[in-house]
Amino acid sequence: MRDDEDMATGARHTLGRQLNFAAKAARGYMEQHLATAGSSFAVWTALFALKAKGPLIQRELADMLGVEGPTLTRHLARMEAEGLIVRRRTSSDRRAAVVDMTDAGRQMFERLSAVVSASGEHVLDGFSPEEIDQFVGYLTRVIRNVETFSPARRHTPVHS
Amino acid sequence: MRDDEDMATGARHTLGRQLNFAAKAARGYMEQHLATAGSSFAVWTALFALKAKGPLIQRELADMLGVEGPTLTRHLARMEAEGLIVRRRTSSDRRAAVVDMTDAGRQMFERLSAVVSASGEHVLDGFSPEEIDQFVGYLTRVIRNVETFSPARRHTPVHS
DNA sequence: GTAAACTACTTAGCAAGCTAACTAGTTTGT
DNA sequence: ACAAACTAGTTAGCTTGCTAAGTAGTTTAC
Repeated sequence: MRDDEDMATGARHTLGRQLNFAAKAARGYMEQHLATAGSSFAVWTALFALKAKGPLIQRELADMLGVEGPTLTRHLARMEAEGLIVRRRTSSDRRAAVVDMTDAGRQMFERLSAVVSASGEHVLDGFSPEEIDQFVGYLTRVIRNVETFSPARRHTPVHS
Repeated sequence: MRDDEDMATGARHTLGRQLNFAAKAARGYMEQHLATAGSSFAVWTALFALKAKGPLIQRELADMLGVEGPTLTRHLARMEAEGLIVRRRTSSDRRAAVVDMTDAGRQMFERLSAVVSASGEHVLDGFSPEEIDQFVGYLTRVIRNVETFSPARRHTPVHS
């Protein structure tokens, strides 16, 4: 009984640890390659999302990237200063800022795509398509589990 | 052809994204629960490693936790100030600092263990032991892939 | 035996994430 | 119609991660 508990705890701890390490390693790998092109993971993912989904307001973009508003604000401020994107207020909802790529942004996206491809993305070397699917499934289940049991992230306090 | 490439790129991107999200979610979940006990993920993992492996020098501990030296230095400084650990220089190698738990540290470890158990660790709800094994295997393969293709992290420059 | 190379830890400073609190605009309830 | 509640974005300030550079101790090569 006691042993079972310890083993279960051990397995869970190992998984948490490996999950952390794997994410850090994969992210660091990307970050390093993108740095050689004078860019960063944040810029790459933002441009990727904009390329895929077209102009977006900041809140949508933040949700897609999995970061909070203030984090995105900082990145976009820099990207705008670098001329990769523009932000404009819409007339339909004057609070919201629509983010759109510039030509320079599109060029940067192509440059970074090339870097990412050229770096080979060895992260998944040796994985079959079936394994990748299963892997994604596991990760998705973890995400859902956490969401289910977390205070469900409101942007305003739950009580008050 | 073009479609295959796009699908492969898409799958890879999805996996990277989910890996990032899952790690962030799981870590945040732990961090939140540990915060209710007035502590943090960093303290918990450090105490866990010390409990499991006994007194360690900082370099060993840093490698186990997957953080760099300076990051560990900061955490240990605070933990020492809080009386959870002690650092002493050994006579065999006077550069190295051996880190050991205090009684207060052991008490804190018990407290945090209780919090972690009580919070249920729902992260892996619905996973069979076989699935957990496979999941850990996938994560380990990703870690090894990245290590293989990265500049292999020297603590001193590779050339010169 | 000693200069060069390396290793353990610390200090300083930067990047990227977060929450709390603020401003401005929109929606809702009465 | 208008006060209350909510939402989008920003600013301020904290935490945790990193690298670069410095100090002190050890190992290696000649």
